[in-house]
Amino acid sequence: MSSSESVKSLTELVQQPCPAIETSKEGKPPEPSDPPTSDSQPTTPLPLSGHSALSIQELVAMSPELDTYGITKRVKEVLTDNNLGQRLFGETILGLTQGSVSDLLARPKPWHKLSLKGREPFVRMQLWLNDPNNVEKLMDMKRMEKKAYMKRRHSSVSDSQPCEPPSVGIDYSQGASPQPQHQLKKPRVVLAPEEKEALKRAYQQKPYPSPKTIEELATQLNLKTSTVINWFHNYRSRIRRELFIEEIQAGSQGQTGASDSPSARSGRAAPSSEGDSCDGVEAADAEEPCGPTAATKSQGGPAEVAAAPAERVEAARPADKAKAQPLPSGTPGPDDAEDSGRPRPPPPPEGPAEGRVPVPNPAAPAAGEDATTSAAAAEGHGAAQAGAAERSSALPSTSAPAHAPARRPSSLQSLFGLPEAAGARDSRDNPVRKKKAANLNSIIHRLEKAASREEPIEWEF
DNA sequence: TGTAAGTCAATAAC
DNA sequence: GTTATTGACTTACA
Repeated sequence: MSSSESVKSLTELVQQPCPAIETSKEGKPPEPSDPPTSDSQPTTPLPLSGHSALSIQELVAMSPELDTYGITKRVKEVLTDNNLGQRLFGETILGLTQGSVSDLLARPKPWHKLSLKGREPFVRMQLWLNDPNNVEKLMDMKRMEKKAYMKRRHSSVSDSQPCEPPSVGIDYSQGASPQPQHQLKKPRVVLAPEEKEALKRAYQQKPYPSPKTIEELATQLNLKTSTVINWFHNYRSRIRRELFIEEIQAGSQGQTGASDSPSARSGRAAPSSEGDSCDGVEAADAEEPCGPTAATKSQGGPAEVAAAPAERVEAARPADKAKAQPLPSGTPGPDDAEDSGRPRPPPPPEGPAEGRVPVPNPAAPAAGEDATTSAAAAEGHGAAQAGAAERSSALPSTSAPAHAPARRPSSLQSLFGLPEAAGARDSRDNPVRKKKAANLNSIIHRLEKAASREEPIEWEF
């Protein structure tokens, strides 16, 4: 019963995806003075047209599994084709800032990896895509914004009137108020390449450093501990995301048959990460599939060595590597023992393969022909992907959130208009995935074996 | 208390 | 001017 009703309101919703947003914009002059963004943020609920309309959260909860990759892809296309910017789209449709939109579009996480909140933007995007009129509306908005901007410029030029900045906010944040809030704002910390490199090395050795290690790192690099902590948080999470997109891409390639080569299209996602990402998140990881573990550690050594593969790229950059003295490869070493013994909660649920084992680089094996290494490398890769694959296949409907009630019927699907969802599903039967899953099993096996025998420190399960 | 997830916002890159 | 990157912050959770 309620279901049909909800579907009804959902349908309405689709018809007028974000009326309120628009109204809010149109109702008053398009003056972002009161960041519509931020106010739609906290209370998230999409300012839907009153009555029975479901809140975005409800929608999210009811939503069938969406193909985040497909959605973002389409959004990117639409935005590009219509020359719409991420900022406008983000602020008006998603209630997010440009940077977040960029990130979201470039590195969407798979649906099943998203929290309810994380799914929200995707549902919004889907709804937005569903109604072609929305593009028009957004374009109108763009025009209006432009008009308003011109107006402002005019009035401020011809009218050197005092009504200047007050409202429009946009670029004043910085320019207009030179040194108003007496440095309330902390200057943004920008890590030097050498510092990043050092941190990466430390990460390779210990993705989850102990407070002590962190402190040491901070001291050696002359950074605040909070900066180091933040760096590790960010790095881990970004690496995870790179993994996700790999998973997605692998999946889509496996099924759709490369025809569409998303990676190629989105241009940067894969390639950039693969190659250039020198700082790139996964470069660092990419390198040691089985990471720090097999390769690095076996050297007994110095991260210098370990850093090799991934860092290669980067190495070319900082000419003054010598200066990179900061993290004497051994840095984290000192309290290694201590750390290893630490009672740390088992990291990412995804298991060792993910948290610990950096993103594998398919090309890796080429380097060393060492059986172990290449095997490890291969495994690493498999592990990551297969891990992911397995994960998804392991969660048949689990992928749908626990709260996502027994999958809504097709009505909902049509609401969200997703052919992709189905596609995503079949990708699970995909032989490639099966293979990966099998591969993963064997990897896990081996790792466990290794774990029980030696390198207790490295292999944390 | 530590971690993950999600985001903001400054700023670098194009 | 737009997009990408990334350090910092907030929130939720175990």
